Amino acid sequence: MSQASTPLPPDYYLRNFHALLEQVQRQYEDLLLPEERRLCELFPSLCKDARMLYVRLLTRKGDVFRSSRLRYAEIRQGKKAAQELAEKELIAIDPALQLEKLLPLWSRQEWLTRLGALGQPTRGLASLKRAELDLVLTERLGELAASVPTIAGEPVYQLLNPDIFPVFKLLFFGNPYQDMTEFVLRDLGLYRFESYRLDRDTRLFRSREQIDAHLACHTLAEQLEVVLLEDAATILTFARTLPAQPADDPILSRRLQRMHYALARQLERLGHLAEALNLYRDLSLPDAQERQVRVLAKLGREQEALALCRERLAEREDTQHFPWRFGQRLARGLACDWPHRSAGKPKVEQLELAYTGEAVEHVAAEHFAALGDCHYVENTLLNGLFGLHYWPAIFAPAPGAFSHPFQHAPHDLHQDEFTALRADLLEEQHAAVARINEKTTDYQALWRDRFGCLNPFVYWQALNETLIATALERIPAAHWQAIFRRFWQDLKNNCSGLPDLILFPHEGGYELIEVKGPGDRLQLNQKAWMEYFAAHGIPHRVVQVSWRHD
DNA sequence: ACCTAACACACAGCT
DNA sequence: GTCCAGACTG
DNA sequence: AGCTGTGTGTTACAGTCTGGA
Ligand SMILES: [Mn+2]
Ligand SMILES: [Mn+2]
Repeated sequence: MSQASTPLPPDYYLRNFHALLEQVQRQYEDLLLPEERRLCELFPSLCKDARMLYVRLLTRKGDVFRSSRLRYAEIRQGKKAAQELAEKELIAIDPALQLEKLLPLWSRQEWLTRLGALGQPTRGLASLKRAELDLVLTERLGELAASVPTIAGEPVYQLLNPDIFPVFKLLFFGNPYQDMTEFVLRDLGLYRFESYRLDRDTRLFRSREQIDAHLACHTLAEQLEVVLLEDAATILTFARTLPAQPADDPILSRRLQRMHYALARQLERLGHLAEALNLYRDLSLPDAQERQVRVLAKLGREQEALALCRERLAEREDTQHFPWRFGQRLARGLACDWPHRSAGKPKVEQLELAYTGEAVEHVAAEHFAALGDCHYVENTLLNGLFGLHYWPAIFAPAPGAFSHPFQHAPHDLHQDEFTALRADLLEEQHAAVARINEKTTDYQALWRDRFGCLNPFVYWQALNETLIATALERIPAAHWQAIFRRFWQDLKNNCSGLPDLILFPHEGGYELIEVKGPGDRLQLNQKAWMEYFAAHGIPHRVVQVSWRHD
């Protein structure tokens, strides 16, 4: 309505569905079930009204609809369209339905009218709550044993094979999160995507089993939310029904692990430590391994907890805060030796500022503005320039990296083989960091050119040409190299925790400043960056603000 | 990748 | 009336 | 008071319309 500047054609949703359908058929025809393949073949042969009505049904909630609630201006002959869909067995008109499917289609008020029309007394029903009315209706209409058209008083349509569309969406997007709104938001100009080259030959799904496993996982994830509110026995039973983790599907495996983790964590809260521990043991998620150590300690099994800490540290000794820190405490309690770690805690400056009610970062930024140019950038400036610098590599074509036009990143960004598949390009760009200070006009142009393109690193609105220029002028190449290296070390975890402010003092140079309000403290990822800054001579400080009330 | 992830902040229990 | 959640739209 | 663990709220298109409390 309000996007008058960019109107969509009246059949926009039909075009979008055709695009999805064509790609699914082209890529996955051999993995489709008979009824799925039938839809691909049948759909294009329907008349336009029928196709539009079908897509309207698909994009609405549920599978049963009152015909009176399916009036669309762009569908000229809805009745005829429905009849064609029914002939082709894509929908059923007035099918036999369970009452609970029918009840939600009418409002409280409408049901009273319906009952009246059916010659039923309605005395006293007007004051009932919806749930109570539903009970009465179930009883009364059950006794009546009338047909669906009699009860409804108008045609009712049921979408047949409602499971097909979720399969097609999964095949098209490769995940269960994205849907047809991606098309709309893009076409309205609300989302912008990089125009990378699509790889139409590499498939995201190798087998029907894999597709079904993803769909099943999605269903289980929906059940999970409900189960988490239940008691320990229910949670445990549900955990046992989860499928085994597939060895050849890291994405599905991770999703299942996260579900196991959520269940175990809830068991822990309910006091079932041993059961939680059993679940944690089978998980390789870092969070789960941390919980394992904590639960062992809570159970009084400090020796085992300590042994686990040692194990973790032996795997990756680098920056693992938790096992070292927790292990240190355990070791002290058990009078064991524990390796010393020089990681000094960053010194924290106290700063008293007048209380204004604004966010502490803004107040602090204003304070530092007296010393130079100060910006509240958090994870936007360094990440942003990282994204600009590596933009061509991130969106470079690679086997299986891009399968549809609505991606924020290549599918394999967080997988091990990402770097190997782009080795040459990355090598080149790593080397180019040495000359990053000469790239100002390039990156300003890239910023203008690609502004708004969704991606994991560049938050376009937070940057501008001046900020890009100043950052490249003030921060030396060696520092960019160090920072970018840490991003690459762990793209998933190291892209957060960057300081709130950057100050470009009048006298030159720069400084990264993390602001902490009263009662706040450094988070682990923030602490890790501070230590890294210290180790690489990158100017930084932490200021703890206290409020001065006047 | 709103079925998440990043951040600040609130509060409890500990020393 | 009034507020809120959620379905639906482009 | 300071430390630690843990939980919470906010923020992601913008807008209309409906039903129910
Ligand atoms: Mn911050
Ligand atoms: Mn901060």
